[in-house]
Formats: sequence, structure tokens, C-alpha cells
Amino acid sequence: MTPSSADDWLRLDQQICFSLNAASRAFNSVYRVILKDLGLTYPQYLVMLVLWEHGTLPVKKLGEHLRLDSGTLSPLLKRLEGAGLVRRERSAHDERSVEVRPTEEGLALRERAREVPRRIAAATGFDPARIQSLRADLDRLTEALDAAAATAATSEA
Amino acid sequence: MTPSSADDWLRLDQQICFSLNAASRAFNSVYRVILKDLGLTYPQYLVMLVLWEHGTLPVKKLGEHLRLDSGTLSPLLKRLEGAGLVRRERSAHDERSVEVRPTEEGLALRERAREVPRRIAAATGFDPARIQSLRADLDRLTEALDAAAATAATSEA
DNA sequence: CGCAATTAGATTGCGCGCAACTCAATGGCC
DNA sequence: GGCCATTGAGTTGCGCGCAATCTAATTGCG
Repeated sequence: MTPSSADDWLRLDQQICFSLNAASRAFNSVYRVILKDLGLTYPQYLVMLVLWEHGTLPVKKLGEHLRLDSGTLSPLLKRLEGAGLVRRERSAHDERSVEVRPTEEGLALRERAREVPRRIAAATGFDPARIQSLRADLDRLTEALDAAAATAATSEA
Repeated sequence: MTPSSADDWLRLDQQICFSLNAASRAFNSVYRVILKDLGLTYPQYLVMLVLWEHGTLPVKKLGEHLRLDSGTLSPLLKRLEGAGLVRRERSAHDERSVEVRPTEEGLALRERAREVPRRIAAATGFDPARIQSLRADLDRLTEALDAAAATAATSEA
């Protein structure tokens, strides 16, 4: 019953990591089509979602919400600023920090984005409960993987 | 009970796509650490997995297994060839096709890759049954998303 | 046969995602 | 107060992932 040979593990392994990868790219592909009208990429859309929900945020906080660092966010935010959706301004009481503020245009875009989730949900064909269950599993998986990475890092040092 | 407002949908939406994205990146991060010893990136590892299982394949077939096109595979395979793990040679009976053949060194790498899946499985902390169930859900999701994308494409034309 | 349509790869361009590094501002510690 | 470690952004470099375009080989069809 238990998968014993290394080859069995090799194939099982391919399936889980591969399935996850494929699903992620399939999602990305559907988002790309739907977001084209808004002129946003998927990561840019995620940034706008956070800003719509929380308002003005420093780059650091934005990165914590999205698990992204400045290496990814800096050029992305520069593009959003170029598109007129956000403004970046140095914080007054901490010159190291940069506040990202949605412009009027950026806030207005939210109205046009309202139907995006419904179209995505329709594309999945999953009912909300099923999505929630899947989401919970994925979050547990991420948590475990992050913990393992942290352990590996400390044991390495 | 049913989530009705557009804002509820916005947040639900963020959670599923975001969770998937996060899990995918977390996986990638763990793989990166483990594969560093082998000198492979994660996509390169996937290519080698396919070659180990199926032997010499044309680029086209490789792309079908991995859902990748030549725009991604061509430079990746060039790097694998540079690393001495594969050779690329024009097919004799169809000059358009390029056969990708693992070298001796490429085949030898399989031995060193044998313990990778076990380490990954350990990092997830999930038992095999749970992984299989999750994988099945993800595959259904991918299938639905692909179908939706195809429908959108045809209705657009 | 001859020519158009199709097919396989390769190339280019762009946007992440992340590691490694630089720089300026801040905080802590003596 | 002065010095050094830490912190927040930005930059660079590299490898995908994918759309768009190009070239060459093959197929199909009159």
C-alpha cells in the first residue's frame, strides 16, 4: 500500500508540484484576458485590491500583504504611477518610507473592477464552499512550506 | 448566507487566486533550495523529470507534457545543453523537429535527484492521500479554467 | 508540379519574482 | 554627541512565461 520505491515518489512528486503550477498559470491566463480591459496585469491588480481595501500604504506594508519585496514592487509601482493609478511620496516622519496612494483615477477603476471576481468565479465552475475549502488547504500548504524553508535556513546557518 | 455584495466577491476572489499564487511561490522557494545542489531551476527539473520518464522527445512533445511553448522551452533547453545535461539534434525525417536527448550526465543526475521528492513531501507535512486529493481538485480547476479560456477565445472570434 | 496553408522552432519584448547589492535614513548603544 | 547596526527603497542580473513575429520545412490541394 505505501508507495515505497523512489520512482513512485518521483512521479507523485511531479504531480502535486506540477498540478499546482499548472493551476496557477491557468488562473493567470484567465485573469490576463479579463484584466486587459482595465489595463492591469494580475500582480498589478493584486496591488490595487490591497490599496482599495486599505487605502494609502507604505511599500513595506504592501509587500507584507502580498509577500513581495521591493525588488518586485518598485518597478511595478513605477509602472502603476506611469499609468496614473497611484502616486508615490516619501513619508514626512520617516524619509526612508514611501507612501503609495491611489489617485482619483485609481479609485475610479474599482468600479470597473467590480465584475472581475464574478467572471473569475464563473470560469472556475466551483461553488463558493468548494473554493473556500481549497483555499484553506492551500494556505495550510503555504504555511508548512514556509516553516520548512525557515527551518532549513536556520539549520543551514 | 450567500455572499451577495460585489465587495464580498472582491475579497473572496482575492483569497482563492491569492492563496494559489502564494502556494505556488512557496513551493518554488522550497524547490529552489533543494535543487541548488543539482544546479537546476524548478522548470529545468520538470523538463528532466519528463525526459527521465519518456526518454528522447521532440520539443513539441515536451511542451505538451509541460504546457509550455517554444518561447519558453527554447532558451531553457539551450541552458540545459550548455550545462551538458541534454543534446538537441534536428530530426532526420522531419527537419522542422528538434529531438531533445538526455546525455549520460543528464541520466546520471537522476540518481542524485532521487531524494528530492521525499524532501519536498516532508516539507509539505501532508500525507499522500491528502496530496492526491488536493492534486485532483487543482487538476479539475485547471481543466475548468482552460475550458473557460477556450470558450472566451472562440466567442471572441 | 506549384503554390498556399500549416507546422516546428527560434527570437524579441515585456513583466514578474527573487537574490544580491547599493544608498540613505533611522535607531540604539556607549 | 558619535558611531555602527538596522531598516526601507531602489537597482541589477537572471530565469521563466507568454504574446507576437519570423523562418524554414512540410503538407495539402487544385
